[in-house]
Amino acid sequence: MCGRFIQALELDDYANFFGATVIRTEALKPSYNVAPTDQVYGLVENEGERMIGTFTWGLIPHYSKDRKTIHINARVETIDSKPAFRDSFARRRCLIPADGFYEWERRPDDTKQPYFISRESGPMAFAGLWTRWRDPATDERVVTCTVITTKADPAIEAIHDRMPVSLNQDLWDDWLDSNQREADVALQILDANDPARLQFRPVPTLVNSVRNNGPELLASY
DNA sequence: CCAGACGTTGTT
DNA sequence: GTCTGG
DNA sequence: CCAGACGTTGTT
DNA sequence: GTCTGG
Repeated sequence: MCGRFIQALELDDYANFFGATVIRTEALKPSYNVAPTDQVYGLVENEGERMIGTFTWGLIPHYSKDRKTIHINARVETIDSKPAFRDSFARRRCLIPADGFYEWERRPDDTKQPYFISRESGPMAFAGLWTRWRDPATDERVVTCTVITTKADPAIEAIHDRMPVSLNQDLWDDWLDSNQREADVALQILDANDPARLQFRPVPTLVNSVRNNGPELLASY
């Protein structure tokens, strides 16, 4: 991971499931094929209120001079020290709802088989970071996010060696808590996460192209 | 001091 | 091969 | 993440 | 913006 995932529920469904009391976005089109640079829902906390908003997937560091430098993933192993992420890790954490994600297995013959990976029931909450960026050329403001990755769970490591961090519900409050503004606290929260059991199944290579986007991407063979 | 990097994935 | 676009 | 482009001049 | 390398 994590270069493709699903956000196909309605805004209200995500808001309810993740306990957002404030909705600060228009509804996005449900997507079975969320790709980097797409708009995605994310949850943050502000003054004790949990809100759901919209972010551009692909974090542009605040110091970046152009919008080409985007970071779709951040490795959990180094997230507290990398200049692109450490400030966001301490103070701008978010949750990114996902109904599941895709991974491509590289076969010995160099072909690629896509899989859909999900929890056994319900959506998952990717651990994410966000930041604001101002385009020096146009003064446009963009709010971007990235998905934190970790070593793959044994259940799926035959497919792929990395996967997104998905946080269990008991840690959502702590992860989003804007009073916790220390990297070591954030690391402790991630350490405490007990990963959910995952299931996977092969899906059609239709998913390879972002032009395809619908339930047919999940068809089984 | 200034210049240049600042990231991940996978592949070789 | 490498970059851009989605 | 994968797919698709990767270019210019001039003309419609 | 901030850190590292030279």
